[in-house]
Amino acid sequence: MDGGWGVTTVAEADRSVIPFFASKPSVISGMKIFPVSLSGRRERDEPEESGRRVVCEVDFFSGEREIKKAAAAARGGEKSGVSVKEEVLHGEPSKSDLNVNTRLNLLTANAGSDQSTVEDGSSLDDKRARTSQVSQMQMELGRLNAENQRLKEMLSQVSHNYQALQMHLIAFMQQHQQQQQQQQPVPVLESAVNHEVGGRKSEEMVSAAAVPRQSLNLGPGSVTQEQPDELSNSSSGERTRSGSLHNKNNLEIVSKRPRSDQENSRDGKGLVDREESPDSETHEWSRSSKAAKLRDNENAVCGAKLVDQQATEATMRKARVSVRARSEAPLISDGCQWRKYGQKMAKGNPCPRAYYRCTMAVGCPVRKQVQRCAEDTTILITTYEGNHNHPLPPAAVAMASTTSAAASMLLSGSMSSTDGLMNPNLLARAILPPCSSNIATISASAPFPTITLDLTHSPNPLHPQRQQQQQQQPFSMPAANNTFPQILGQALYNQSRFSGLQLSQDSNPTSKGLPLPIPIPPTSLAQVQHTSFADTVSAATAAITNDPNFTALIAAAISSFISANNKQPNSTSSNPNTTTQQQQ
DNA sequence: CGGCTTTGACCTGCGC
DNA sequence: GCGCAGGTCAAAGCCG
Repeated sequence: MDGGWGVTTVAEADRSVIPFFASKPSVISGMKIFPVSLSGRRERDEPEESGRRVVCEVDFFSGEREIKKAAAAARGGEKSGVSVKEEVLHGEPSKSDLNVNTRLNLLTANAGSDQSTVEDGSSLDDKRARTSQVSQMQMELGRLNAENQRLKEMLSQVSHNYQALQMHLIAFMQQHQQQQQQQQPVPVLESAVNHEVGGRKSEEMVSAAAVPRQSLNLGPGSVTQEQPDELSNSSSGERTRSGSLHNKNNLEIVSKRPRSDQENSRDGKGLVDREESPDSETHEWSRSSKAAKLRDNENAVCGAKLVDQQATEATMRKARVSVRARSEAPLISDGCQWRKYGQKMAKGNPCPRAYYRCTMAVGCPVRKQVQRCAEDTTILITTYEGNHNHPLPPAAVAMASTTSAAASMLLSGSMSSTDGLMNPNLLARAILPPCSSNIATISASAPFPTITLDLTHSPNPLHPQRQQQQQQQPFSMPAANNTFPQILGQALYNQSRFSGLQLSQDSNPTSKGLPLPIPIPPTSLAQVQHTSFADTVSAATAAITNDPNFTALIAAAISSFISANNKQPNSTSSNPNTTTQQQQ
């Protein structure tokens, strides 16, 4: 006959830990430890046995030491900071009821901290050992349940915030588009340019300014000016290339731009190409530079916004997504049309590096580099840079989404870190859980931040969990504010178009309330899944960038970041299982 | 003949 | 200032 003693910890600080003791009563040394509510009452499994019951109200975080105190208090009538209640139940107390201290210490011993305090007879050792294991398992289970509950609450809140953010984002983008359409400063820009370059032929300006643009960007140094004579005296003066004089004017404007953009408009041909393509980035640079000079005279506030936007896009342009995959083919079939424009021998690699430019639209800024790995020539390293400014065929959406979303992951984190709001290490940890470190890596080193997706180690690219872990996208709302609309805009756009590849989206309760993904037609799916390697890329891309449970992904990233920052002593949120739980 | 590739030259940034 | 490496251009050649 077991006694009626109920020895219970009461989690006053955190009710979520209640499941630790809210399970079935634990039988320890012939007595039961059963759950008690916050008030100190047992919630269920009230034993029918009669006798005295001692309820020790111990703060959850006090640990076993406080339980010992409670035991001592129960024995000696002391309180010692631990509330001990003693209730007299009906019936005769059993043998085990007589030694509260023993039982409490036994609980402590079962926790593995103090075996020497166990005072019961040796005949109960085996039973104690088994009970100890059960107790530990219950403790672990309870801890996990508590963590899960806490994460669910956090996830719910983050989901709500995300939906609000998404609405703001959509509204912002719509407003932004309207502003772009309304603020096409064609005459003003043209006049400003003519004034700037001193009678420069304006036909290109007209064609440039007359075409609607998606965004108006300003070069970081667009307002800076260099002396034309200095440029004229440069080595380029000896060049015989057509348009060199023309180019000097352009250089005058864009000379302080990032190198990657300067290169695009170094010579006349490049300039003409850009200006023939209203959506081209350099074209935007050129016009933006003119607008920047106009800004100084007209609207500083608007100019500041433009500068931010420009910086965002410039950074976006620099961000790179590298894909490593085994392929015997010289190129991976990513669905886009590419034109090779150069080839170089890279240092330290016997294989040449080829440079390709997207030719699906005139002036598309997307470029890629293809090079075989020096260590393993069967591995093809394809590095993408930039975002497409044109509609993509279904087969190309995959990789485009990869570059866009991965770059957004990268940039949102890097932007945050530059503001001191996110530690790069935390970023890497949040984006890439330890279990996925062999799939994706981030290189924030100069010159360009690069995220590398290694598809060579993934025998089953459709494994959902592993890939979803790559999608964790931490971002700091204030810091990523400037970057987020543009980057996430395209990412969401691509997501909505590509989300049909998601294999399972019903398992996540957090997806409720999200906009329904737009499934792509089966024919498109067939195209995406055309070749074996395209399968790999598409599957990886689908998992990496286009999860309909985007909310959960962002939530996971945020929670990871928060948990990493909180650094709670007993916190288990940094456990990789956290992500798994949230993504389930 | 148009589009694409090849390839040498050029430009720029960076380190010394 | 110089050299190196990365990136780009464009003329020339190739191909369907």
